[in-house]
Amino acid sequence: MSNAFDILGDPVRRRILELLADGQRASGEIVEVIAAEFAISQPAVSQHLRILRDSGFATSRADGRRRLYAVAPERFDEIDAWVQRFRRTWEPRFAALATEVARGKKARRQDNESAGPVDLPDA
Amino acid sequence: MSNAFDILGDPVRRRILELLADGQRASGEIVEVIAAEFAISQPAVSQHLRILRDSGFATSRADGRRRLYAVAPERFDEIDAWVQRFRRTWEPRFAALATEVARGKKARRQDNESAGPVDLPDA
DNA sequence: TTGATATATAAGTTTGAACTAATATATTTA
DNA sequence: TAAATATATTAGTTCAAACTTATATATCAA
Repeated sequence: MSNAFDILGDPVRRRILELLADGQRASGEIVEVIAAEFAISQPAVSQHLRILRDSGFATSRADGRRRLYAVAPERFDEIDAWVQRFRRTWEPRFAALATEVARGKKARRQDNESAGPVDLPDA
Repeated sequence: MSNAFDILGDPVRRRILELLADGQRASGEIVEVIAAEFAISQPAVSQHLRILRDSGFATSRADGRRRLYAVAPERFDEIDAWVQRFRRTWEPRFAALATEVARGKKARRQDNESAGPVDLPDA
């Protein structure tokens, strides 16, 4: 399965998901909005919808001759999980120190030598 | 400024940021890892580093003839903020209901007519 | 100085993802 | 049944982002 960020690395797909965040929509309704905003054709939008379905960011169900799309929230967890590691837990002043400490720990484990002193960045 | 997802929509840049998440690294160290994993040249990596700098995902400072790169965490907040709206707040069983309710509210506001009954999905 | 090292930039090429036009499929309506 | 509507798929094109090669810049070391 393709990386979540690769799927979201397209403004049209992000916009489609924003529309779906307000609730399910038919393909045609989506085409109306997207075609107007991005000046692309119905097939182009349909192809994006397919990518969103195939990648698990959206689901669709038939409703007569329409197809209703909805967000499938599961894959957003991956984004969350990945971004987590870059989250500042403390004051900005201490963020750099935290990474230095993390590196120090790692180096000690690998090299079995103690880490040198750590410079605190200026506040 | 380019959308955060557009910057992260590249596996090389994501991998570089993962390396930097463990602490600052010199360009050369990054090139070593990335060139091995993705089979690309030093200039290719350098160009990605420039994009990460220019977009505010990383900072760099000179250290002799080396350049030390570090993560700049600010832009990750945008990701967080965008993903927020897709987050399931309740049990999965009620997530679909929640969006239906949201749509109902909107429709009422716009059309000044009451929303129809809502189907609870099977648990 | 000169050569070696570390990194960035410039210029040109390649490639794949996103597009269009045409058409297929499925459903509803007359 | 045929025509109209809604959507998906196919096949081929395009273009921008990512790449390579060559070179520039800056620092260190002999």
